[in-house]
Amino acid sequence: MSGKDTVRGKIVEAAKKRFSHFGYSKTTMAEVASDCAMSPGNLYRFFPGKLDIAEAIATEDFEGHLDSLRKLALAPGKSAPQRLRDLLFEELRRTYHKLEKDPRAYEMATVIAHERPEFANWMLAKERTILVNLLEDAERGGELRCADKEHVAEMIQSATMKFRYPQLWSKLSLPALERELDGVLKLMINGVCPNAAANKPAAA
Amino acid sequence: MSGKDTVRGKIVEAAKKRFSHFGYSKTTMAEVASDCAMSPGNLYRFFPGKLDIAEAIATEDFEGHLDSLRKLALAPGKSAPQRLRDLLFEELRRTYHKLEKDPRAYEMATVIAHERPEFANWMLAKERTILVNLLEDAERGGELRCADKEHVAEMIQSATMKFRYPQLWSKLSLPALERELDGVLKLMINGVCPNAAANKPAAA
DNA sequence: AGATTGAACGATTTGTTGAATATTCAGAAA
DNA sequence: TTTCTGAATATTCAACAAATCGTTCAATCT
Repeated sequence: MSGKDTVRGKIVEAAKKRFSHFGYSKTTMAEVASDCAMSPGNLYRFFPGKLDIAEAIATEDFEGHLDSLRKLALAPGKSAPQRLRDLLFEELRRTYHKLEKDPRAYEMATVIAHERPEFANWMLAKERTILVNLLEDAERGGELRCADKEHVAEMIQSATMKFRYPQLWSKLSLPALERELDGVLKLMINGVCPNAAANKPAAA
Repeated sequence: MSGKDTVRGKIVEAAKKRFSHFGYSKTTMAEVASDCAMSPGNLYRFFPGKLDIAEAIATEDFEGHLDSLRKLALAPGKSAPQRLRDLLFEELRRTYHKLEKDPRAYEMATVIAHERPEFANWMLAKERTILVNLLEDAERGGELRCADKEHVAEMIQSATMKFRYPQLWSKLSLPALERELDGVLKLMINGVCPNAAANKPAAA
């Protein structure tokens, strides 16, 4: 936690409770302020606006998520493909469960994504550095070798984009999504056909 | 064309003109009916509702698109990866240009996608059979060999999902999108690293 | 001074009403 | 009978008013 004893931290905690109980749009700045025993106006000494409080909450939450991704990315005793798999599965499960059993959090994510598109890019970029770390580690271990890891990481994110956007999940269950992600991963790791021997156009 | 001389065809033609001139929501059933010199009520003998007229137009249009995809998928004198690339690029360009210079058609696509989710699935399935054809042809030509082509086609679609949904394109230009699609394709065709020699877990 | 307040302001949302429009159907026309 | 009509009905939309809420800031407190 960034600091529950600071004023800013108190505000974030109060807002977190309200947002997860009643939803983002149904909680007012006045309510959050009163929970902190202060006036609405005073909130603005700590945050530019309501959305920024939500962003702070989301950032804190995402930071924790990043921690578990980092652990998975560098877990000892596992092959690089396996770690990549674990990482992307964790990502999928997190998104799925947020949608399933925490519609409030999902509302917040939606509002932020809509109002602050750069936030989604920031998250992708953060996650990408973890992917790059994984690729670098895999290269050190002799598991693979590729020139531009930043680029490869970006392409992995691009190819798995579907699993980050519940709107694209047309009613699919989590197991179904996992099977699909598994298939995409196999495609990425092995290429279209593991047994293919024929023409490989030079990688640009 | 399904038949410009049939009554149904006349309705589709009239609606197409209206929809592309003024947009789907701004054209009324009464107008379409009057263009066909008939009463509003009579439209319902040929279509269950307004949306179904839009769907008929979209279907007709998509059928044409499928034709050009089929040509690209089986174009002689080109490698399978090249044909796959051509096909997916064509798909991307079509979507992009619809968004760019044909906001009316884009409105229709949005309404249909929202109101008739199964239509999008139908389009994906149609396109998938073309991908399967391409894979089968590639196998005949000895370019690749894989067990479940239907499955591989599904995974290709999954990995390129981003390029079908403009909402995910955060302001990217067409060339930028093309570069990205190119990267994803290379990943799928060659695997994460073309030079990788190490562990390949058995494909399930 | 710096921190805090709470009333005032403007933007957004909500509720409501009337008009516009999709859809239906009893009957007319063929 | 089959095809079509057009007025009747149900739904959706747009515009306006009222209320709510995010945000600001001059005044107050410490």
